[in-house]
Amino acid sequence: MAADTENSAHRSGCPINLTLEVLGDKWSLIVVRDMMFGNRRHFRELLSNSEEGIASNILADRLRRLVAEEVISRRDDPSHKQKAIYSLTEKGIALLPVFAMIGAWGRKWLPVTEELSIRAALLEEGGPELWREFMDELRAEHLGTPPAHPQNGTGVRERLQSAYEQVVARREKTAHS
Amino acid sequence: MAADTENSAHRSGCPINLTLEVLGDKWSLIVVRDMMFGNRRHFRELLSNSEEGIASNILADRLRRLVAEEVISRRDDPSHKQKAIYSLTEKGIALLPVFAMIGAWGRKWLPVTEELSIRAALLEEGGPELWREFMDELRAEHLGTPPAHPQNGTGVRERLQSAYEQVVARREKTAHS
DNA sequence: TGCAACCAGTTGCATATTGAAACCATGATA
DNA sequence: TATCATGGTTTCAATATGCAACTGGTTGCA
Repeated sequence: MAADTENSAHRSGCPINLTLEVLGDKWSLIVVRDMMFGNRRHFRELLSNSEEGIASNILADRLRRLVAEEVISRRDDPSHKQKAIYSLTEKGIALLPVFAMIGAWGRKWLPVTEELSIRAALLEEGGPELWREFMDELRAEHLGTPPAHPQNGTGVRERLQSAYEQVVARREKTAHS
Repeated sequence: MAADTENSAHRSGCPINLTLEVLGDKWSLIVVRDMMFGNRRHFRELLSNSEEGIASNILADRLRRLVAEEVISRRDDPSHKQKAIYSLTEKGIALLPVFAMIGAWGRKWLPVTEELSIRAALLEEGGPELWREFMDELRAEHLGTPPAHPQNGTGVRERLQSAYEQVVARREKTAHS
């Protein structure tokens, strides 16, 4: 019989299935999303600033699993003895196109709010070129890799963020109760 | 306060989050995958021919949910009184690029088997053009839409399937215990 | 007509996961 | 010295999953 090259038992060797075994739950991708697009790197940031309100035990569990799967990594913050810094690995950064596609699908087919889907819209519009730029930026931030293609103006995340803030500002302005 | 335009309570209006609320579990995408790439249209086909071995109660629950979310639809088989036919909706067919990206990620970063990842490889190689062709084919099969761009030779699924079978055949041939 | 196989699920039950809230030990800060 | 921020853990009820047996019916065939 052909022995699995991995130690653990998988349901099948299908890439879709294996991805679901790693990320197929309601929270794992939320955590990665917040690290990637919200630049949350500490436990408390991920816990408190989350739109969806993850519970601390679930967050701790997901961080542990994602570290075990090497989608993210954990290291101590040298400036603060019990502060931990979570970073995306290359494997985690490689999820960006997946987020772009999921975001595009959700934006088209589900009842999204405008302010929370503007990032997905820009990411879809920008296409693979923008994704590469953002991934490069993420490598610099999370892996300490010097950017391969030097960035000209502001970073991608910053642009996404300010687009979000513009929508919020416009919405607040036109909202008269 | 701004009232949600939808009836149910969502964790947030973020497209990533909403997609996870619909598809964020270990089985939903497996079911859609088997309908899309394996052309399984009946309960028993999905139950028995699955690589991963889904349980019948879980399958029934997921089919119910996916129908409720309008990712798939259900109708009676006119040729057989208690046979049900499940079809992808346009919303379901629109998941193809998501599968392509997830498949590409899984293939690159997880311990996939060659025969079960050949489809993902071809789908990645073919790019958006091939995806469109396949989606067109799926529309014809699942929605009864006449193909917008007439297909020349064999269908995409058929090509993916025969590539899979070639890998299996080669593997069996070279396998001497 | 009768019978076996097929069909889409349901039911019951043990176990695993989730979610909410309180709690904790340590280290930094005033 | 007191207070607060830190990354979590603990507890317990509610929910979801997984497994196997079962149901009520239909169909094809002898």
